[in-house]
Amino acid sequence: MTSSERRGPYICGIDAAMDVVSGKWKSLILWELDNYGTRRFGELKRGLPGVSEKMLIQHLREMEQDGLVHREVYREVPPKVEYSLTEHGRSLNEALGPLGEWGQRRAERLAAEAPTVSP
Amino acid sequence: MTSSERRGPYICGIDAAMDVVSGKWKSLILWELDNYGTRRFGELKRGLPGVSEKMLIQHLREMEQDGLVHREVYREVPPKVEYSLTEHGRSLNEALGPLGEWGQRRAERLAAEAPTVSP
DNA sequence: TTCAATACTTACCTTGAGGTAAGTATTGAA
DNA sequence: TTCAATACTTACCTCAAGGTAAGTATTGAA
Repeated sequence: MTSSERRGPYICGIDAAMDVVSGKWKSLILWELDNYGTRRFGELKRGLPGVSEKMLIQHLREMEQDGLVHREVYREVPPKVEYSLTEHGRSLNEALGPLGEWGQRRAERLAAEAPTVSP
Repeated sequence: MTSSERRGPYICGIDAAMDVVSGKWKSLILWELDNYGTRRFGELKRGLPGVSEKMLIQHLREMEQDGLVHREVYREVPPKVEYSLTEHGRSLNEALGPLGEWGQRRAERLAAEAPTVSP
């Protein structure tokens, strides 16, 4: 497995949480799954413009391993796999709430301060 | 400047917050400054075992630029520089609270599940 | 037998975050 | 004049995260 050794000894709670949420697309995957409840691989891919299949599957696998995401395979043709959040995934998303609000306020502040880029 | 182009257009609040907090030592710097109120460069360095001077100063500069950290220079010999959190830095730290608690719970859960590594 | 549709998988490459270690700047004291 | 003490600064290197693009697996329908 490429995405190996994690769950290291953590120096604080933030550290432990970051270990699980750091990764370019993870917080967005979390949001998509929380928002839609259940999403297929292809739906997630379309919902995250710019993500590569490699990174999407890699992040999903890590999140599954970390107990955040549930993976349900339907033995059909064509193949169908549904992803959803576990209880841990949902609680993580909740814990990210205040951070998201802070970021929202920051973005608004930046937009207000923004010097108009006039050529 | 090496640590350039940030403040990109964000796709959500988490994204905006992560832009500011991602960096190996940033959440720890945040914690140290929140905990002590004011810290000198050398004190921070000693408080973050393993950090390199290059990364410490780079992170501090970025956080100053992002309005999280205040830098106060005392024209003395030997030189003395004190770092502290701004209001934004303090509110970010608050917003990180729930995430830290989540991580704490996760760490406890992992410790409970941990298979004893017996040689 | 070939194709369609979906979900991966693999090999290879690029980029940037972060580390290492040595050097610079400042100036009062000895 | 040299040194001590602190806060950087710079050049160079390593490694892993992430991107690209092509290939594989599955199986019912035509």
